[in-house]
Amino acid sequence: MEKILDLIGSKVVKAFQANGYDEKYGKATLSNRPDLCEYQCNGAMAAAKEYKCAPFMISDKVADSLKGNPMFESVDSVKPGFLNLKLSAEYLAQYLRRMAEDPTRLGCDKCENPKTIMIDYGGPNVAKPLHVGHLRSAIIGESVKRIGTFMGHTMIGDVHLGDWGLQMGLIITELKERKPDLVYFDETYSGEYPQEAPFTIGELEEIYPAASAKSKEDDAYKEAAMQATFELQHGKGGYQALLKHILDVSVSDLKRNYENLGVSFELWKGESDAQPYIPDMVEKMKKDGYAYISEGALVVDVKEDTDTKEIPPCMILKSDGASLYNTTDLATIVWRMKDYQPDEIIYVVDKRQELYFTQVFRCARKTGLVKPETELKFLGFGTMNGKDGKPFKTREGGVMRLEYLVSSINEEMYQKIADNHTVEEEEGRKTAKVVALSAIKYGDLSNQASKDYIFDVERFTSFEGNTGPYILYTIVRIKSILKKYRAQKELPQNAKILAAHSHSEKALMLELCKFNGMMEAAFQETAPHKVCAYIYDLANAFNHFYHETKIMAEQDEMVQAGYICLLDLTRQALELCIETLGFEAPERM
RNA sequence: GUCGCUAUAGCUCAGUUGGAUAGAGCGACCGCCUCCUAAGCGGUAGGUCGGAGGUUCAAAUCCUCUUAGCGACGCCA
Repeated sequence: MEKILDLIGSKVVKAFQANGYDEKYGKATLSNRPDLCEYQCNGAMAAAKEYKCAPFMISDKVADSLKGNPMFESVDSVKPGFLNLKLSAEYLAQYLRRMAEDPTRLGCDKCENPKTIMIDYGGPNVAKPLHVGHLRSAIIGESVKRIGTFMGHTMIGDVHLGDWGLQMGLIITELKERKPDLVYFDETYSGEYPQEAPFTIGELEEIYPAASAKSKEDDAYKEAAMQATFELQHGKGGYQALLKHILDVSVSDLKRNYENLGVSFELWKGESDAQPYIPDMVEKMKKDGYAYISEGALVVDVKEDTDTKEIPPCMILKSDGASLYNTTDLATIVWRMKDYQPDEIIYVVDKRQELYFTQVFRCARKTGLVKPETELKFLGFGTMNGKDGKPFKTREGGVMRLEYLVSSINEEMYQKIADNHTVEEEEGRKTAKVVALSAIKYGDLSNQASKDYIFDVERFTSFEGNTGPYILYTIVRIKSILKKYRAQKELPQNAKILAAHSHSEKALMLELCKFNGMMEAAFQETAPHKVCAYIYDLANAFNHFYHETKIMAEQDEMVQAGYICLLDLTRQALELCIETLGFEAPERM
């Protein structure tokens, strides 16, 4: 379904052409003066130069051509040369009726050329708990994925686990010290290894930091860990069995945590999955003459003539021949291209890694790891800061576990609900969880991803103004009226959205018709915050309308039925939007 | 040092890609529940858009310079 701005624009363009002006001046935009008009065109002022006449002469003529068109309620030419438009209430109602006929998409067409897009977000390390630093990647990535899916693309989310390197050797070493009798350390053992892991997630999370601390003080210990890492990576059976246990225990814990956040991944691949592809990849880079030795390390030059600064070469292997993060990321691109042939790969990563990813992308392109038309997109996000403007920490100054953050907000939310209403404990807890998630996610997503933002627990849990709970509250209000109406009577057969009866009703309708354009823009710009801004405006428009319109008390059956249809459409738009943001609305709150 | 990002109301943030009088929320103050959920609605106060030049009929938005904060800059991830 065509966007309302395009429909208006095409009429304006025709009017420009009819008067002998170039069509490029006929672009319609949303009004920035809602007190004067709903839509506007500023082209006359730009055209004045080319046609050597006063801008209002042009806008006058164009306005005359547009007058009488049933699409518009009013067309005004205003000095110096603004073209102010108001949509006819009936035309607007028709547009919304067409949206309502398409309840799953509300007139937002799927993309004509759907792509396969892989999206790399999450990036947790095994054996380490998720902390607040992982929150943004998960929330933003999930939303971008859902927006893409809604637009008709095949989105493949990959968690990209940190499951490679010294950390694994450290865990094994510490485990050996604590439980040397385990069969995994028996060099003579040749049977099957047990199914059951010899540790719990709790132990695992304690083992890693302990081992890490020891290795910093004890050189022999570090040596042992490096040796264990080497043996693991070269196929030592007992260690590989342990790695599998570490992964299993850790991944099921991670899944549980991500599930609590409404975040899921299609793929649970890790850095270790890329390792088999490294030797051939490196060999090919050497053979093709891209990789060469510089200062002992194997590198690929990635600078370009247009660079305004020095871009260091992309390092493929360290001087000791070991692989790095780069190597793993490049090899990851290899298997992604081989197994999924994505048209695009999006990386949702801390923005501080931007330079690093420019190197990786250029290297992948230069060495032919990806096709020339494959898009590699870096979606960098800023730091989540505390109220003091510094990176978010616990009161003691440590890194805060995500689980702790989420449960403390759940708890505060529950208190708030319990204070306000009398609810059953179980229902209250459930609602609290849903509302708390909206507070966390909306709080994050309503900011531009690339900027640092302040995660103010007090503000997010106060739940007033531009917050997730405000949006949910609005949806709940609508649902409540719809439920009440349906309990009293059936919607008449010929019920439909009618031309607006009031200013606030029309304002709501004007918000609704922006839906398809907004969603398209949010996808194109990978900008979930645009969805947030939209639903906030929509919720405001609804609450304003709600406040001055007594829906259940309306005497005229058809008018009332029209309101109900409009409410239902509003509800659908809000719910489709929050689904792309990754949260949902409760029935009551 | 080089390069990049950021700077908008007391605080937290928008600003439709150059348009008319720069908008929200929080906080402050004032109103609104015999009425569909007051987690709501309406109103008042609060700004030389970091600063200085420039381009343009028109600049928070584009260009140059400048100040402050943050970040990145070959063997970490």
